Amino acid sequence: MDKSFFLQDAENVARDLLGKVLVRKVDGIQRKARIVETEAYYDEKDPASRARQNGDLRETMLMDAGTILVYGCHNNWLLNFVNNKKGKAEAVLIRALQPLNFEGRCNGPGLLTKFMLIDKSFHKQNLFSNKLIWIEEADKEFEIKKSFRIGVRKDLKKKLRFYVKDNPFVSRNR
DNA sequence: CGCCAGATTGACT
DNA sequence: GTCAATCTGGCGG
Repeated sequence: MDKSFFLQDAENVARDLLGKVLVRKVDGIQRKARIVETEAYYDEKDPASRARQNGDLRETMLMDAGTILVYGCHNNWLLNFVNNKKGKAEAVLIRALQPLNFEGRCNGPGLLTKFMLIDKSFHKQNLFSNKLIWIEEADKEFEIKKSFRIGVRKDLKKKLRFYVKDNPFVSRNR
């Protein structure tokens, strides 16, 4: 993974992140999981985005592409990656993972951080040259579906949720 | 400092 | 399907 990947629009990053493998090293052992569901979040124009507020989250969304953003919501840590060029507050939320070499339900944004042991300590860290968490390329032999985002009170008119078609590890839709 | 919304989850009628 | 537990971050609702 190089930084240029994250220097594009959130929608493209969210879509292209599908199928890639998230690796988290815990006690010297790598936990690998395939990204199967993501959502794109934009700047102040996006009613559901934390970039609307003038706080640490907006500041973080303005940091370098590839910066890890972790924020707490209802007692859960949610994992995001900052993307696009400086001056644009955008991020992609990781909503579901398919565990490849371990057991654990990762079919939800709060669940995957629990089983991948990701917490606020990763906030503002960089995804590159990181010894504890990184992303690896993988085959992309699947069909991509999109829908409106899940759980947001006010969504945009555009479909910004992307997921792997017919994958059982995608989060449950309510 | 207190209040409240929220990109959630799990339990329950 | 409904509902409440639980906590972080932003704001003075």
